[in-house]
Amino acid sequence: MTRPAEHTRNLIIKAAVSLFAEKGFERTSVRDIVTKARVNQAAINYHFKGKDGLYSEVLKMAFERLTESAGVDAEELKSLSREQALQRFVHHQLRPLLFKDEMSRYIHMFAWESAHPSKVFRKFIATNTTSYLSAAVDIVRRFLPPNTHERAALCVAIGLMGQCSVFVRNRDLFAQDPFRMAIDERFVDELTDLITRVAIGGLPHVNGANLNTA
Amino acid sequence: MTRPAEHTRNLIIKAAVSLFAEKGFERTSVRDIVTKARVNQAAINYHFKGKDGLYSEVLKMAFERLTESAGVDAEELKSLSREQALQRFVHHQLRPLLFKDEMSRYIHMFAWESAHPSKVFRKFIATNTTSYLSAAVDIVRRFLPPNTHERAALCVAIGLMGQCSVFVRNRDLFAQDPFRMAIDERFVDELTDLITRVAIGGLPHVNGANLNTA
DNA sequence: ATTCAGTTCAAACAGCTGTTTGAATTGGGA
DNA sequence: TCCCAATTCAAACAGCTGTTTGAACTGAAT
Repeated sequence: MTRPAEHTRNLIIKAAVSLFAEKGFERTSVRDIVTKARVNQAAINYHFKGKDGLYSEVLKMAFERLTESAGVDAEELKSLSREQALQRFVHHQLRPLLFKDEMSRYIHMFAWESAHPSKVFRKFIATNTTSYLSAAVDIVRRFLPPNTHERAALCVAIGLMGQCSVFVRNRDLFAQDPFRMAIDERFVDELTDLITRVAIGGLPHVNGANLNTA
Repeated sequence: MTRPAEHTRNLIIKAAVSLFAEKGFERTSVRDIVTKARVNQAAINYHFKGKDGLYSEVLKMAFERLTESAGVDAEELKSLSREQALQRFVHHQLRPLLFKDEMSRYIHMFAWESAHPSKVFRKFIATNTTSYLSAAVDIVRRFLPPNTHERAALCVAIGLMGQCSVFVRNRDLFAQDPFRMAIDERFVDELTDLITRVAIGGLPHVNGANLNTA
């Protein structure tokens, strides 16, 4: 494989990440991608054997980057107090509201997936048993009563992430007319504080007997 | 307007509600709808002047039914204790997990919209200043410190609904392999209890000074 | 210089989308 | 009975989608 090939591959992936994050997988056409990447129409099929293949690659990359990323790094989080760990996790979930770095784009992509799981994503999640949720489960566990069932902890973690992602997904809607929220760094910080406070106050009240179904 | 016209209108709306709830607006084609409704291709454009017009009609209907529905009926909720009101509201949000009645389909539709706000929905929400969220805000207010800013109460309400809708949207995903949740009435009851407990414990800890930005 | 796999490219493909057309049918009012 | 507007219908339309084609180009190895 020669150099220029690698080059256009990277161009495509970069453009794809950006567009998938912005509009989601289904609303992004291959023509959008090749235009943004300044690459030929057929390049995607040549290099990734199809739009699905490209998405698969992008998801894999995003997933790897995210799980090994600082915001949900298991070791670092364990060195923090549980309150700090939770705060950092929530903030990490909300940061995409600001559209900034690469990680934010990845989280944005997963937010779209959480809304409309695609065929590709379903397969992908099925082969990744080490779930993206495990970090969240570890964090909430530190607040839950010790006898809390694993299934209940999982649901709490899902709820926490849902609480964050609803803002990320609807960013534009809430910025609009009936709500007019000014979504800047201050807003994100305060929203982080809000969600964190509610969680800290609420999680210890989970009944350990909940959701102990097989 | 003669009788048969009204008849096919109803056939179309019924089929559309069902399909929009199941797959969302964008993933449902007009051919899907006319096939299910056993109606001619052009009927949608004749009666609703387009797919968007039909969706607009369906959203309007769903919205009216929902806001006046028992689950979020303002008066009834006020007659309950705040814990009971919250519990009922959460359960109402989670009920679509069971796919059952008409209301569940409507809530399902709004869950899709919350994920992927369509053009039609954006216009729709913009002209409905009496927001769907007001009921939720009223409920959470009863738990929040009295000096809590309106903006903060709104965010808490959004978070609460996000916490519920993440389960509704990802129903199929969580029923699948890595999670294998058996989503039956017992599960919904216990999840309702879980989310309600966390909220009851957490909401009083909201800092009244949060999110007081204009 | 020649070869040839790797890579790019413009063009076309088949399939789906929402919408429009114009003729056929319907059914109540004159 | 005739009329005529309202409604239904099969067919076609234009536009988008992801993918394929086959020729042109590239650049290192022979």
